[in-house]
Amino acid sequence: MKHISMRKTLPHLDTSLLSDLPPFSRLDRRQIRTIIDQSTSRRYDAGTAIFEEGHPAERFYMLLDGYVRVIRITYTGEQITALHIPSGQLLGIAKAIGLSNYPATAMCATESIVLSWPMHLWDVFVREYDGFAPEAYKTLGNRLGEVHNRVVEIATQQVEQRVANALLRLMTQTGRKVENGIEIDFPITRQNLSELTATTLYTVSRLLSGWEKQGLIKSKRKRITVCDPHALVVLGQTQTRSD
Amino acid sequence: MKHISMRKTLPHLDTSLLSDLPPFSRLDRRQIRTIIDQSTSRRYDAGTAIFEEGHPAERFYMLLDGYVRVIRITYTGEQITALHIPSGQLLGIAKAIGLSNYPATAMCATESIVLSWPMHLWDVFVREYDGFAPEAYKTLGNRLGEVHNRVVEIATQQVEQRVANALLRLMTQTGRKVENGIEIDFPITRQNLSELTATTLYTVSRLLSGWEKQGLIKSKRKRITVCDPHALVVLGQTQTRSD
DNA sequence: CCAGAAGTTTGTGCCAGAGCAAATTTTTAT
DNA sequence: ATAAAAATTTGCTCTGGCACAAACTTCTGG
Repeated sequence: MKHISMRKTLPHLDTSLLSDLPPFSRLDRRQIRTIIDQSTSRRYDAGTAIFEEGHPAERFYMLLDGYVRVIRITYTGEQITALHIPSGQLLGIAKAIGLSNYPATAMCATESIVLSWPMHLWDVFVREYDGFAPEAYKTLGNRLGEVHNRVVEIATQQVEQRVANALLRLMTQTGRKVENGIEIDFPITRQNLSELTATTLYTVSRLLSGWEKQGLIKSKRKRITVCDPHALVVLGQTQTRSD
Repeated sequence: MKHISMRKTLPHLDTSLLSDLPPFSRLDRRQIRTIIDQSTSRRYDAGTAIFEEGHPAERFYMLLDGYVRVIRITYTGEQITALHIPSGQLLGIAKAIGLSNYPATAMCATESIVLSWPMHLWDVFVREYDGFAPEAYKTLGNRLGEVHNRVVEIATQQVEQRVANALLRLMTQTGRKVENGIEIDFPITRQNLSELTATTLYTVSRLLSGWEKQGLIKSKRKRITVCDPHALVVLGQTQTRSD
């Protein structure tokens, strides 16, 4: 049975939790202590939303552990995944870009541990803490770049290539070495993969089945292991049209 | 006949040029004078690049007049338009997001007038000028949102809807009231429109021809006038699938 | 251990829209 | 005025991959 996730302040979180993360890496122990003392920590179950599109942006977050999908929901109810956020990154930093509402929903792909601070501390962090702002904006820049790439991909590549590339990206970002390859380290369904690549779960299923028969991947329910990354790279780049 | 564009400093640019633009609107005349004196002004012909993807980000820019397309070129040589920038906005602000190279190419859609500053002044501007940084980041945020929307659109909508919506957006952003409707105020080809909507020029041509027959639009070469915006709005939202 | 839920696979039909070729119109250069 | 270049239109063909249905597999909670 799922536990009800609880919100509480954990006064004895260790400063080492943050001291290695880029936005905080230039700070001394005392500063990090202050930051942690002002934070709220919380655990979220997989499948729950940390914040939702359109809601007032009251807090900003640091993902300590887990994996978050940033999604948008269309008026027809379809979800599309804009990007993935791995642990160690800030999220919900609407204030950084002058927004007062969250522009998308942050949905936990796995169970996740998150620190958060009230948004009014944002300006304090930016002002007081050396290196915080540049790192926050760098994160933002990376995301802009990533979303840009998605546009280019969706616009120019075939479904097969997009799925292959998505798989490779997930592998690189979150892969964990296992016996016969590299496993994507969180549960992902055909449906999820289709939302990520702008196609249907049927098509994804057929592609994965095919690749599994050729030995490029192994997949159980919600789990995918890439056995032959190079073959996928080739698939992801080849224009299968004319050759 | 096209003139060769020349680069020069115009020492007598009026301070009013910048004083109404958001990044500078909180500054006094003396500050703006300083900013303008440090700037280089330049005119670009339509179809020329202000800066190119991958090149070192040596300057940042303010588009005073004209219209710029931010494009990416794929390894197969296809162009895709990531977004459009209207006059009055900053561009090439790679430094703001911690990049040392431009992440995309900025291509003038019309003849354009641009001010620019060496990138090392970025930090100075951010530090010294009240309101500059927040506005710059707001711009960035808007662009992130816009690109996000493009992903959602391309992923979920039919070609017809995408083209209709693109047309409406261009109309809103740059429309100029003319006799029988609202004209998109810069030259745009079927090819451009197809790069913007992730389809082919053939399909765009067919759609526009159809709409012209129905009286929704008027188009000459490189020019499009929207006569019946409401009908386009309807087209852009309707799922033409089942009804 | 069982029942229902959640996730996956596979077959079949079908069409939106890509791709190509070619004719036509508009613009620009000389 | 004329040629060449650029942009547009239109006809035709063909296919990637979507949609729906249905069976199957794997999990989960009680």
